Amino acid sequence: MGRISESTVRRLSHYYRVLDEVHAEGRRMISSRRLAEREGITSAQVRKDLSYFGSFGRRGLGYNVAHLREEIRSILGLDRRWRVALVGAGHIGSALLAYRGFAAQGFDIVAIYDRDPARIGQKLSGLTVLDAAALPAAATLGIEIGVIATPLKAAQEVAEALVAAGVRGILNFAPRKLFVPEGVALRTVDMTVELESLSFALRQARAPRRRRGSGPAE
Amino acid sequence: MGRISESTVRRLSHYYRVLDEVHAEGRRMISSRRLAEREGITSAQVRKDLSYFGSFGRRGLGYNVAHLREEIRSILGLDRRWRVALVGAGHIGSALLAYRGFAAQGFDIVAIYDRDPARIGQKLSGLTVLDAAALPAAATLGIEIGVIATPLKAAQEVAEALVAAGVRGILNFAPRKLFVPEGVALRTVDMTVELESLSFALRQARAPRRRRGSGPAE
DNA sequence: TTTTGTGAACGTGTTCACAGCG
DNA sequence: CGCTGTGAACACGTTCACAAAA
Repeated sequence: MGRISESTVRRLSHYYRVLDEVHAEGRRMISSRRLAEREGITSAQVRKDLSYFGSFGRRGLGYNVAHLREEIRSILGLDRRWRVALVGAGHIGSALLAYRGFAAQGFDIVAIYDRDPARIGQKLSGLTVLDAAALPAAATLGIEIGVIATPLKAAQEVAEALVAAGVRGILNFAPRKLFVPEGVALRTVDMTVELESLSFALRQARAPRRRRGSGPAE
Repeated sequence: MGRISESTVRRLSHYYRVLDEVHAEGRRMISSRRLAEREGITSAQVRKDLSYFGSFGRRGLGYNVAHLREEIRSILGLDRRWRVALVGAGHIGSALLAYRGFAAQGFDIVAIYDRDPARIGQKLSGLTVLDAAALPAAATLGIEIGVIATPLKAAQEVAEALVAAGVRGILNFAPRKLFVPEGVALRTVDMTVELESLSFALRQARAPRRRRGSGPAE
């Protein structure tokens, strides 16, 4: 399969969610146009995205909802379960642990780590918080994905420990660019960037035109 | 000012963070190459991004750290404070409320809403949880940004209530595409999409080649 | 010599538009 | 006729490469 763009993969997730809903509504078929409308994109985009993986539709009819849903499920690797370790038992870590949606999509949090002695040994959502120093032993747990919900300063170090423990994918919530070896997939969720991007957009809306700020350096 | 791409704005946030660090380290000047290295991108990208807003550097010398930091701060609209309302006092909502980073960047959460009677009236991080039915009154609070941390089903409805209350920017944590009127900025943080994108990447890594799944429709 | 600022070249993702099939 | 699948056209973001300035 050729190189698939990150945007295509993200849209696939969205299609999957829409198909879930449409399936629950009892509809049997759906056209690329309808699917596109629910996502606010063009129908050509939907067809192009799907075409990278095969021909799932019937000309004149559209796509079979249940079938396409299963195809995307398999493409996204959701037809199996993934073993996830969470590092950081603070506010965000606890919130992620309590969020039922992960398990529902096939992501099982099987271990949680923290460095704070006050947190180690505590029970959170049925899991005992382990000492982050024990991260190397995560290899024996068969962890495939690591979630980093630590403070900024610890993030890079934790990423390296996770990689050393054999993790092949990392979801990072710390507001910093992490460096990981090639072959390890990294996704970052940075709420600060999102807020600042909003603030930029709002500022533009109020004061639309402005040009060449120039000004002194040094 | 011409249309600025979303990616440029996001990188600006990253530059800002790097400049903070470099500033704290006491360095006076920084070159586009150094700035780029810290973010894992090319120096041309840094210079191009900055050039959309002005000429902040000195040839042969680089950029004055403190000055560039202030310029970006102003570009991103971080030279003022923003009034934020949080809707949803569940796990994610509470975690966001407790996160000190928002206030540090100029985003003040001044109200929190929920629909659950068990939560209304509770104190969370010094704020009393208000009834979501009172959202229209948020207009009198001068709220500019709304953060949606509700369950999936309520998200679109809440978005509309926020817009009606005069909010011009929305940060959405619900895993769904929201529809908002033109002129309202929307950013979505969808952890499910990130995880599924990871799962796709890992699946690819194991079983690289595969082609044309074809198969029956209907 | 170092490093910026930027037009031009390049590459990649999106949209168009239509042939092909049901 | 309706709708998919896809090459071609297009738009847009990134990288190159170099003139200009310190």
